[in-house]
Order: sequence, then structure tokens, then C-alpha cells
Amino acid sequence: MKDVAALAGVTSMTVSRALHRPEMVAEQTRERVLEVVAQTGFIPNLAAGTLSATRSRIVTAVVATLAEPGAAEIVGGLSDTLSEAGYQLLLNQSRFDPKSEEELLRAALGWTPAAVVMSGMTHTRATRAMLQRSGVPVIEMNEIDGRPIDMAVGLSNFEGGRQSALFMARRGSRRIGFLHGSPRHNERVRRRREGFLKGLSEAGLEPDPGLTLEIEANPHGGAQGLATMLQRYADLDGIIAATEREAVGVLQECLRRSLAVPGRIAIMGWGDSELSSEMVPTLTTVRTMRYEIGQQSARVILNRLEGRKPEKRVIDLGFEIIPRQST
Amino acid sequence: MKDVAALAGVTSMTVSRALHRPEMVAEQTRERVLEVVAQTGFIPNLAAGTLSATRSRIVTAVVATLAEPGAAEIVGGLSDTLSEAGYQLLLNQSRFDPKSEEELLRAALGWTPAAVVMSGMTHTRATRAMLQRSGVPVIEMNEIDGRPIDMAVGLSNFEGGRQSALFMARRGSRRIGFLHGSPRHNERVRRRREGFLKGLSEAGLEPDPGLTLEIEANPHGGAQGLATMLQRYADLDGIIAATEREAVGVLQECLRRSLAVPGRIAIMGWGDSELSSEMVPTLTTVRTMRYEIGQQSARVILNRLEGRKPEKRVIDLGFEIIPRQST
DNA sequence: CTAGCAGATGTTAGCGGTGGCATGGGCTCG
DNA sequence: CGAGCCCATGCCACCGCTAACATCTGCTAG
Repeated sequence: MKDVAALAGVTSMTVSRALHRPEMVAEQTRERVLEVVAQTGFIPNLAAGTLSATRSRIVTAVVATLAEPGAAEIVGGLSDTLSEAGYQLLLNQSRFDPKSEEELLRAALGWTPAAVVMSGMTHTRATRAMLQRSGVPVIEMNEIDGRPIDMAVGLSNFEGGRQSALFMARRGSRRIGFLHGSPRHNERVRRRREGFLKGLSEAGLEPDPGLTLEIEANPHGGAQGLATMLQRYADLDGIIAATEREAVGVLQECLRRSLAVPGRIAIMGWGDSELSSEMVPTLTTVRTMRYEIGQQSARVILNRLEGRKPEKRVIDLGFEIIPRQST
Repeated sequence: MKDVAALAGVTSMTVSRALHRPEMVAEQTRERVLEVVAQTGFIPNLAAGTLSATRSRIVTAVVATLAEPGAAEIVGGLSDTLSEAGYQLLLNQSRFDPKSEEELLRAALGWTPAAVVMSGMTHTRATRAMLQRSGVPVIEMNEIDGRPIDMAVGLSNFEGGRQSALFMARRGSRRIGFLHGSPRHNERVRRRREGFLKGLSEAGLEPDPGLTLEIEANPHGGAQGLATMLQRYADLDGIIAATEREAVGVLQECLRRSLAVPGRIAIMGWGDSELSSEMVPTLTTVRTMRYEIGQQSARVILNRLEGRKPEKRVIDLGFEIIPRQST
């Protein structure tokens, strides 16, 4: 910056102002400075700026894994909205390990981020303490049933599970299976499963825990899950799958076994993208607003940072059941 | 850090050393310092550290979009490997806009990152200049046919396109269509398309440009693409789709039209994940090593930063055609 | 007994910006 | 014509940490 200043015949303070407080600098001077900046390709050192400012324009996100369906979409929404506002996203994957989340967060906090975003509500005690002490705004995404550390943006997975069971019961299924990913360190899955069982009993069906099954999180897992469920319950006539891809797996297994969908078995998936609407038959899904969750989280952060009136602590973006041919 | 130092009865320099150069501090002192650090939850300010060090432990990545199939996987591999080594990933999405890539990069360079990672080789002149001037290691991922700014990790999309055409021709298709996403600002798509046409003529088939078609990048686009191609060429007997999801779309459209796969039409997709192997019929795909591309990029960076012997400038991770039922 | 040395810790300066106050020149107004 | 003021710019200190050099202590060896 000193070099730029020298070239423009001013001091570095004027350069700094020309860049960040243009209205404080005479137009002529500003133009001269900006020209030198453009010519030299000077890029201000943000680390140095942060040192004076206490908080950086970095937002830290920790998600379980980008490979998880939907995580990429959420992060996409987050990143798009943050970069528009001049913030940058520091991204980490905890791989569903709260201890690892804690470590990553500790490192990330060293950058004095403007905010911290996490998926889910399962954290170590130390993580909570650390965040509390640091005073950063914290957003937990995807789940709103628990008590947020600070703010939460997402949906009620319990309610989603419940409604999906009720939907299937209403459309006539009497023996409904629920396939889900690993509930370990993932309260979203647990809440969804609980909601599902609740829905069953509300619909007057037996909430047999055997109706829920943990599967591998991929299409093959869906196919296998269907096979297992059919062994357990010969009269199985409905399946709710954890994600769209797994629902596709279930559907393919039905094809292989020549089970009519939805005649013999109805299928419903979680998480809607363009795959469900293109399958033969088209798949009924529970649509969750992934990109919007990321986007909204970013907005909440920006509002908070710009000192606007405090948002609601918990923002429910809900879900929507989209009925298609498979039910 | 001063506070920690006071509590431990030393100066901040000793605290700094206890944290980063433990061997320089007497064991007793070190223990005392570390205990205070643990108790107070002190987290060193990385911005301040960077200011002394010239380069931060941040790696900046700019991808076109996380929504793109594969990008999430690549970034996942990158992030996992970097965090293991104590580096952090600053992520941006350019949305296929080189100008926007330039802006994002300019902002990111303000953090004096240890390295810059980008997908593709399409950049503005200013981007190249900026990177060159800053002297950061640069990795371009996904494509290795062009001239890299610095280093490249990926595969030859030209060769992939060529081999997929040859494969289809060898298995008996005579009129092969190629569905691809937007070639705008995406040289991967262009190279693949060129390779495809080259493959056709090598196989003695007419490399009619009408055999390639730009489609929307989703399953529905695949279905529509097939419809269009069948209108153009009644004798169409093979389709290569840009991604797995689009190949699934093509397959569903075949189901709807009762076109036997592979009897009437053979289908091949690009990018293998678990979906292809689960479809009925299972789909032949060109597998690219996405997670590995990210992982390897991270390794190349780490090697370079730790001053080990220079790697090859270009690392070809190749691709693999996985023959399944659909061809 | 003392020079010489090694290991542990302290001191100083500087990394590249920015806040807050000081300075200086030009203008307004009585 | 000079006091008073404002706008533009400069100066200085400091943000939190670390490289490089200085100092101090305790021991060894001659």
C-alpha cells in the first residue's frame, strides 16, 4: 500500500480511504489513487485489515460432508449469497464427527470469522462453550427442533417424518417402511424417524420399530433395504426412503422384482431434485428447501452483522410433499 | 496471548513458542503454558500470524458451481486432504463466469493464500496476470489438454470423448448422439465434444455435427435430448450423455417410448457414481476420479509448500469406461 | 576460579493496514 | 481583513503475533 501511495503522491492512509471511504477523499485524488491501484494490481492485505477490525469478512461453515445429498446445495446457497455481500466462505467437513467438528472450528475461529455456520445440532460440550465464549453469531442449519446455540434455519424433521407417514397412510398404505441413513451423530435422521413412528400411530397403524431400517446412503442401499423389509413384512405396501437417490434404488428393485408401483408398493423419497420428476413412474417426494436454507442462513448473518433489527432466532423454511405417480 | 503469558508467568514470545515450536521451550514451562491455554480457551489469531509469515494457511478454491455433479466430490477431496494438513479451504463459486471468477479471486488473494485452485482452464487475461504476479501456486483441475498457468490435475476430456465414441462404435452402434451441457466458458465440454467427433470419424462413422446436442444439465434435459435426436435421426442407435443423471433421464425416456436398451438404443453416461450400477438396466459409464482429483490437487499443493521436489506440472488421473448392460 | 558455551527466555522491531487526532489550506462571513 | 470553520490529508500508535537478536543462568572444562 505504501508503494501505491508513493506512486500516487499521497500517504498510505489516503490510499486506504480511497479504497474504503471514497467519500472522504477528493475526487481528483481518489481517481489518481484508483488508477495506480488498477495499474499495479495492488490487492490489499485482508489479514492486516482484520487485525485492526477485530472481525474478518470470513464466514466459517462446517458441514458433515459435501457428498451428502443436499449439503452441496446448501453450501452453494450460502456461498452465493455471502460472496455477493463481499464475505468469503471458509468450508470444512466434519465427516459426522463432533470431535472433528470441534477441532475444525477451533482452527477456523483463529480467523476471527464474522459468523459460524454448522449443519445439525449435535456438537460437543466444548464446541458450545467455545462458540459462546467467542461471541460470534452462530447458525445451525437443517434442523429446528432442538435448542439452538444462537440461531437456527431449517425445518422440523420430526414434523416431516410425521407428515410423510400420514401422507402414505392417507393414500392407502397399511404397512409402511422407513429407510434412513446412519443416526449416529445425526439428530436429523433420529427426529425424522421418531416423527415417522408418531405419524404411524396417529394414522392408527402399528408403530413397529422394525418398520424402520438403517441403510447405506446410496441407491444400492435403497434396493437392499427394500429387500430386507419385504423379508420382514410380506405385506409391505409402502416405502419412505431417506433421499431421492435411495428412492430411485427402491424403485429399481421393484422393477427387478416386478412389483407394481404404486399398485403393489408405494414409494416416497426425501429431498426433491430433478431426478424424481423424471423417473418412470415419477416419484412422490418431500421437498426441502436446500438452496434456500443456505441462502437464508447467509441473509440472517448479514442482517445481524449490519446491525439490523434482530431476526427471529429460529427460521422454519418448512417442507412440501409433492405427490406424483409413485404413491 | 499476552494474557495467557501473564497467567503462565512468561512473555508472549514463550507462549508462541510453546504452541508452535514446543522443542524450544523447557518441558515444565511448556506444560504450564499449555495448561493455561486449555483453561482459558485461548485461540491464536491467525490473521496476526499471517502478517508475519507472508503466506497464510488458507487455500482458495473457485469452482463453477457446487451444484454441478462432481464438483462437490472434488471439493470434498480437496477439503479433507487440506484440513488433515492444517490448511483451510476458502470456497467460491464463479457460476461459469470468468469475470466473476476474476473478482472472487481478487478478493481471495487478499488473504495471501498458500495456493489457488480452480476448475477448468477458461480464465480472463487479467486473472492470469494477477495470479502470475502474485506468485501463488495455482492448480487447474479437471482438464489437462490446455496450457496450465502453473499446474494441472485432471484428465483429457478430448481423449475421453474420443474413447467413448470408439467404445460405442465397437459395441455396434452406427448412429451415435452426444448430449452435452453448455459449452460456454466450459472448455471441458468443448474438448469432449471434439474428441467425440474425432472418435466417430476414426471409427469410420460420419462425424456429423448434428449428432451433438446441447441440453439442459438435468435428467429432463437428457430425456428431451433423446427426443430431439430421434427426430433428427430415425436410425439413432446410441446415446452418450454428459452426466450420470442425464443418462438416467435418457433411460427413462426410452422406457416411456418402449425403446429396448440396449437392443434398440445403447446408452452411456459420463461420471460414475452409485446410480448407474443400480439402474435397470445398469448403465455403462465413463468413470472419472473426482474425489481423487481433489485429493491429488491438495497433495500437489502440500508437496510444493513443503518444498519437496517439484511434481510434474500436469497430472493425468485418467478415466475408465465401465461397461454395463446398457451398451 | 573463570572463560566459554548451551539452553531457556526476554526484548525489539516490524508484518500491512486503520482509527483518531493533528495539521494545513482555502473559503465564508461579519 | 481577520476569525472561524471545513474539508482533505498526514502522522502516530496500535491491532496480535513472530523472526532475529540479546540476555541471563547454570554448567563444563581447563
